[in-house]
Amino acid sequence: MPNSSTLNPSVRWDSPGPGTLRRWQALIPGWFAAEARDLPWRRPDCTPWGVLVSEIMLQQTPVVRVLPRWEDWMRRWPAPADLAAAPTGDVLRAWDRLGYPRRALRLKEAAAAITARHGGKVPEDEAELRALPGIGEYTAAAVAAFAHGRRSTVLDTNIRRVLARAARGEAAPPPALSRTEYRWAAALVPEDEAVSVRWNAGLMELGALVCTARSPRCTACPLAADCTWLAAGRPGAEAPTVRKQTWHGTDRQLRGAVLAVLRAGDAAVPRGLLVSGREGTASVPESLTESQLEALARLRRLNPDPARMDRIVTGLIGDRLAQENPEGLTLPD
DNA sequence: AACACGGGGCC
DNA sequence: GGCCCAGTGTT
Repeated sequence: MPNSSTLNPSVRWDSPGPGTLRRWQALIPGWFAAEARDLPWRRPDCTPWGVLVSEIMLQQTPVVRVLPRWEDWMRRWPAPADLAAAPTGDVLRAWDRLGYPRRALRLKEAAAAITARHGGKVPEDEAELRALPGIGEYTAAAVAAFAHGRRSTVLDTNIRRVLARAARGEAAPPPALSRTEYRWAAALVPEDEAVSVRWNAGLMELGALVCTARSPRCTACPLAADCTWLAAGRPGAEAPTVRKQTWHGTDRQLRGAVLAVLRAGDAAVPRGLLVSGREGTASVPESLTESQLEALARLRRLNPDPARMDRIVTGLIGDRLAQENPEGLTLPD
């Protein structure tokens, strides 16, 4: 059964009363200080660059999968200038299977911009952060808070869910973040800067560890006594079924398979493959090995529609290759 | 506002 | 097999 926010788009944006809010503003930061996971990007010696890298990697990606990639990444490219100077092929390989590899390409672009425009230092200002490739509203707020200790309104899927439940009694926030929801959440952030950072971090951690989407552990929640959703009997705990993008048989699935082949290359050779989406292209400085060509040929045989395979491969190994390598790339049949 | 974009793990 | 995960950029 769909929850009420699905049935009725007009959500009540009631704020908790002053007393309740004041209590939460003490409970959440306190809970974070006591219960937070010891993650490397939260250590005091972590640089703003390290925090930025973690935020990009954590977009749509669980912490456990990010941890090893982050460690390798920071060892290899400890400062923005290091990544900016790295070959794109190395960058994509180090990204490994984190998913959404365009994030890696944008992170390299952001590193270049930080090096060129900001003297190699990660900006503190949200608008300046927001201007970097791959950094949107969430990441700008998160870096301002967690890298620089600034007060900001961090709104990710975790925080939106915790606030929706505790303050409004909804099982889940509306599908899209509106300006109304943003302003509503911004009004809850504690005024004190240091407290605000732990407020943001604490709500996020609460959503990740306790107030989870699937099976919330309300008995472990510091807000249990005040939670509107829990008091109402956790209505809508059964997740409403939303329409999902199909996967099997789509171009996207095939693109993933081709990308896996491209990632597998080890020998660095002169010029470039191109990885492209509808947003444009970026070069990957390496060429194909024999085994990669064989793997692509295998994919081509498995795929009943050769034209589709061509479209995918041409999308990934695109036009710019023709400029850089006039002979182009010939795939075996 | 709706889509496209990876990949893996969980129920 | 569908959902979820520290979202962003394009249409």
